[in-house]
Amino acid sequence: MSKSKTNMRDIASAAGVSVTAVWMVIHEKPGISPSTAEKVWSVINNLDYKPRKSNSNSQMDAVGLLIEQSSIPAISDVFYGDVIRGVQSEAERLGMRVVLSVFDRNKRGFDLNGLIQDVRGVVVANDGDLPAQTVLQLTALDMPIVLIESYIAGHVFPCVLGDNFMAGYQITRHILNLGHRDIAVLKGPSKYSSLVDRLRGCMAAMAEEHLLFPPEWMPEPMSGHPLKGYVQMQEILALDRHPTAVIAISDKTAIGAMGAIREAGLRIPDDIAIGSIDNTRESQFMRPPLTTVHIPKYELGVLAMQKLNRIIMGEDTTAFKSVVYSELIVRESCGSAR
Amino acid sequence: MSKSKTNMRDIASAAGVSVTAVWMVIHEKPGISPSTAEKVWSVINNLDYKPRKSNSNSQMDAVGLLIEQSSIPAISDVFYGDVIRGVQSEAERLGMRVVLSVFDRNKRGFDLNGLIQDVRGVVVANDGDLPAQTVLQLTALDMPIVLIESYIAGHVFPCVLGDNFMAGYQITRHILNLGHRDIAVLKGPSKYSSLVDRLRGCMAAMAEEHLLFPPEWMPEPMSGHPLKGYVQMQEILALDRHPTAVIAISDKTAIGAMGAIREAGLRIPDDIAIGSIDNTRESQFMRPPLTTVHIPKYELGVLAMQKLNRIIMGEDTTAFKSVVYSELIVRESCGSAR
DNA sequence: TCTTTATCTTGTTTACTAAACAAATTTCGA
DNA sequence: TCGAAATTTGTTTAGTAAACAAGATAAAGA
Repeated sequence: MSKSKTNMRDIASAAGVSVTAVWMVIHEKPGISPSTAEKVWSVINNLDYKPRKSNSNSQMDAVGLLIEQSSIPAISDVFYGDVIRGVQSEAERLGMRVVLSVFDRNKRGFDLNGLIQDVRGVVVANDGDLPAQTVLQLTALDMPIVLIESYIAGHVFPCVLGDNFMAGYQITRHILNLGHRDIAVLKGPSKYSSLVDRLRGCMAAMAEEHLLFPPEWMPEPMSGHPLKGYVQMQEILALDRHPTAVIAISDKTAIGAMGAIREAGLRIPDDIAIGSIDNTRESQFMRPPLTTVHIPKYELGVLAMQKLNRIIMGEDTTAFKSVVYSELIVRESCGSAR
Repeated sequence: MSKSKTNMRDIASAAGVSVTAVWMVIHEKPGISPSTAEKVWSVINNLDYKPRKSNSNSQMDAVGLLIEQSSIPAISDVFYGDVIRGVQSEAERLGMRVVLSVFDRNKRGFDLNGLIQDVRGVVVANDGDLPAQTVLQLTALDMPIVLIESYIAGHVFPCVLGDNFMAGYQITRHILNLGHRDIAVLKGPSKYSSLVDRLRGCMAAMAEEHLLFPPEWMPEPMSGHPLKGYVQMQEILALDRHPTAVIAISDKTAIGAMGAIREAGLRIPDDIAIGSIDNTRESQFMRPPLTTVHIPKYELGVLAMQKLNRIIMGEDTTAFKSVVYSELIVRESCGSAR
C-alpha cells in the first residue's frame, strides 16, 4: 500500500473532483471554473504533485528557426532582429518553443538530423546562402517549412515576403516624380531573391517612363565587402557623368553609398539624392534622414509563424506567398521636386 | 397537459439521453458516437420534431460575393467561373452560404444596405469597375472584406492574387529565351490592377536584357470592344516594322490578336509568336495551342474564402496579400528557339 | 539468466450529463 | 389591455464515468 508518489487520482479525490477535471486544470483547458481551478492547484501544491514521466508532449511543441551564420550578429541589429522577434512572440502565443539553428556556409553537408529530431516544422530565414538543396532535403522528410524573404524559383513553397517588387517600384516612382531622370541603382547579389525582386520593381517603374538604367550606372555588388554600397558608389562617381539620384537596394547599401558620396565632396540631396528600401531603425537617424520604403519586419515574423502553425495543423493545403504591404517613408535624403 | 409540440426534452427522454446530447446531435457537434446519433435521429423522425423558432443563427452564416455586372455571363466561362467555384466550395466546407451580389456600373450609389444586412463578410471579385469607394464604404461599416485579383493602391486591404507580376515576367522571359528581341505587348486598361502588374512583370524581364517595349508596340486597349486584342493587334500590323513576337496580357486578348494576325495572312508562330497569361480552359484548344502562364483560379477562390473566414473569426489581424504561384505552360504558339 | 508476456499505473480522450443561462412566449393580475 | 412574472425552449458551462494508450513492473517460461 506504500505508494511511491502522488498521482492525479490522489489529487482528484483530495480535491473532490474527477481525474479529468484535474487533468483539465493542469493543461489549462477551457471548461473549468476559476474556483475549481484554484482549489485543485492548492491541493497539488499541498501534496507536492509532480507529473510522473515527463510525458511525450508535455514538453511544448518546438519549431526550428534556420538562419545563416553571418546573420547571427544581426539578431539585435538590422533586418532579421525584428523578424526573429516576430517569430518568437507568435510562437509563444501559440505555446511553442523556438529552437535556433545556425547554418554555416563553409561547413558542407549541414546536419539536418540534429534539428529535425524534435521539431514540428521549421522557419527558414533564407539569406541566399542556405542552398535550395537544404530546403528540398527538409521537405523530402515531410517536414513543414516556411521561407522568409525568399522563394526558390521553379519550386512552390509556402513563404512570407515583404512586397519587395512594390517597394522597388515605390521608391523609384517617388524619385521619378521628383523630376529625376538620371538615376543609378545599387543592386544586390542575385542569390537573394528579395533583392532581385526589388530591382525588378525599380526597373518596371523606370520602364513606365520609357527609361532604362544605363549599364554603367548599375554596378555589380562586391560580395563579402563589409560596407555594402561603398565600392559600387565609388565606381559610379568615377565616371564622367554623374546621376542626379541613386537608388540603394537596401538601407545597409545606402549607408555605404552615402559615405562614398560625402567623401567625393558632394551634398545629399542637393547634388545626389538617395533613396532605399528596408526602413531599418537607423535609417531615421542618418544624416540626412533616409527616404526609404518600410518593410514590416516584425509582421513578417509573426505571419511566418502563423503560417507554419497552420501547415502543421493541416489547415493550409496549397502553398502560396504571403506578402505584407510596404510603405514609402519620405524623409530628407531625396529632397523635394527639382 | 396537452403539449403543443414535441421539443428537445421529449426527444431526450424518449431516446434515453440528455437534452444536451440531442442538441449536439442536431448541430453535428463532435463528441457523439454514431450509434447515439442514429438513435436520436430516428426518435426525431418518429415524433416528427420541428425546431420551434427558426432560431437566430440556426440559418447558416452567409458571406457576400460582390461581382461586377459584366462578369455574370462569365460565371460559366473564362476567368471568374473557376474562382467562384472555389469560393463556393470552400464556403460549403466551412458551413456558409454564398449570396451573390451584382454591381452595376451604370447604376450609381450601389445599395450596400441590402447586402450587408445578413452577411458576415464580403468577397469582392473586383473587375476594376467596382470603385474603391464602394470597398471603403464596406470597411467603414466594419464589414470584413477580401479582394480577389485586385488591390487598391495606397490602401492596405487583405486580398488574394495570382502572381501577376511573376506571370508577366515568366512569359516575357520565355519569349526572350527563344531569341526574340522585337517584341510587342497588348496591355489592358489601367483600372485593372492585376493587368498592370502583369505588364510591369513583362517590362522588368525586358529591362533585365536592357530592352524597352517601343511605344508604338504598346497600343492602348479599346475599352468596351468585344474582341479584346483585335484592334490593338491591327494597329501594330499597320506599322512599317512588325514585331517577331507579341505578349498578350490575357488569354482573351490573345484570342483577338490571333484573329488579327491570321487575317493579315501571317502564320503563328512562324511569322509572329504569341504568348499570354491566364491559362483559361480554351487556351489549349486554340489553333495553335496557346503558350500561356497558368493562374490557379480555383485556388484563388478557396484561399479568398479561407482568408475571409479567418478575418471573421478574428484570427488574421494584419492585412496582407496572399499570392498563389503561377506556372508557365509551354504549348505551340511561341514555337521554338529561332 | 534472459527474454517474453501479463498486469498495473498513470495520463489522456471520448462520449455524455446536470444545472445554469438567455431569449422568446405565454399567463395573469391590476 | 398592458406590463410584470412565470414558463417554455434552445444553448452554454462546467463538469463526470468509463474507455483507451503506453510505459513500468512483475511474473512466467525457455
